[in-house]
Amino acid sequence: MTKMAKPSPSAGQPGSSAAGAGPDRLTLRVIAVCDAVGAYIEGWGFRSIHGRVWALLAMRDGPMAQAEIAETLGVSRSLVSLAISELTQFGLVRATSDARNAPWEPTWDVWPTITDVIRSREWMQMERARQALEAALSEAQFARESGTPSPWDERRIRLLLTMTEFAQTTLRAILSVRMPRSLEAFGTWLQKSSRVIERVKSFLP
Amino acid sequence: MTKMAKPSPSAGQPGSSAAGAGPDRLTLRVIAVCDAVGAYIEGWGFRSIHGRVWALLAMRDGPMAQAEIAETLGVSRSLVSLAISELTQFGLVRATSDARNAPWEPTWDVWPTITDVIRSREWMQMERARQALEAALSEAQFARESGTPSPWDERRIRLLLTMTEFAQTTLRAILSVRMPRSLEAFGTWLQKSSRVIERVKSFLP
DNA sequence: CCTGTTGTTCAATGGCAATTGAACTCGACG
DNA sequence: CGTCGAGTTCAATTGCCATTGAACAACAGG
Repeated sequence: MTKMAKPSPSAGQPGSSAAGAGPDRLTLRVIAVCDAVGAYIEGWGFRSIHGRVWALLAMRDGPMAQAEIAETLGVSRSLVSLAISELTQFGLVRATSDARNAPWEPTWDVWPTITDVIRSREWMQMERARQALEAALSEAQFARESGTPSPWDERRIRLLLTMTEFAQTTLRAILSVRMPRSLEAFGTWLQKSSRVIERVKSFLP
Repeated sequence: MTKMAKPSPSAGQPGSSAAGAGPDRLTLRVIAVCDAVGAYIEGWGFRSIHGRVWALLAMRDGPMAQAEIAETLGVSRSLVSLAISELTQFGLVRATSDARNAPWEPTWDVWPTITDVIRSREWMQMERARQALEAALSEAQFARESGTPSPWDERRIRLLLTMTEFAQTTLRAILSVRMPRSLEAFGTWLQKSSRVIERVKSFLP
């Protein structure tokens, strides 16, 4: 492991990791934050490295070079390169037009990205489940009409379908929240949801 | 792979997978639903097998035995045993008191479990990030007061802390929603959120 | 034209978590 | 007692995914 902190090329800033010594106290705290953020955004469609890189850039007073990011986080440059290209695609990181050195800086408007991720990840999964449920439901109806006994309960399948549609309605309401304004979508959502909830409750034993 | 559908012990129900032949059309649709549900609940603190088992039990007209679950889903009995014991701990599956044969049935009241998972998983991660940010912030304040130059920006760390606290407030509001009643929590949440959003917006360039 | 710096690509690897097979426990029933 | 069905446990395996190292491309400055 050749991870010995070689002096950062951008002059000898006393705060950053200097020649022979390890990182100072503040930098250690910053790295701890990166780890926490990285651990958090796992399971939201990102990987730990995405959160660590973004958090590091977010706390920096200016743009950074990939080599310095890799050195600070203690990972390889290739991983940082991959992470940054993906973060750029997500719109969470961009390169400053000027500055050949150290061009990378974070984007602060993260809400559109979050909604995009939820849309592509959660919504599509829900939609797949809904379609599977509809197919199973019509098949169950056919089995009932043709008198074929079956261990599967058509009413329960329909209940799952109702629950899925309710979840989709909720998710659509959340996605419709453009950060500052919000009230109307939640109003209609609350109306719809109360109706559906009553329906589900009346179905249960 | 000895996965040949041996006749299920619970009599020859024409709907289920019978002696030599594979599963019928409806059962195939049901399995497709299980796969969709399993794929969906990955990334919510569960594993795919949890969703598949629960969905299968949810669509069944009555309790099932572990061996039959394993056979229908095409997995090993040990995996089903582990999944069911975990689902029982979560409160998503229970054994009927009677019936030595085929005792397993699903729980339909899933909302408490969902909130529990969110609480233990999301909240603790957020809290860890918040504490790390507070530590970094006080260290940055100390560095500023002692005149030590640093590449880290105290204002940005404070912004991240504010965003985290906002997310925690939002999550707390969602967790406070006991399924049927909901309005008040969302009201106070909307008030708080609008204030915090204004603060964040005024900070940004 | 050469050199150093910066970022990209890709095959190889390493570690972890899901899954399995087989041995084991437990209880019922004859 | 002995056997059978049902469920549990655990060591072993497998497959996958993050991560790495090294080679490669692009480009600015001297």
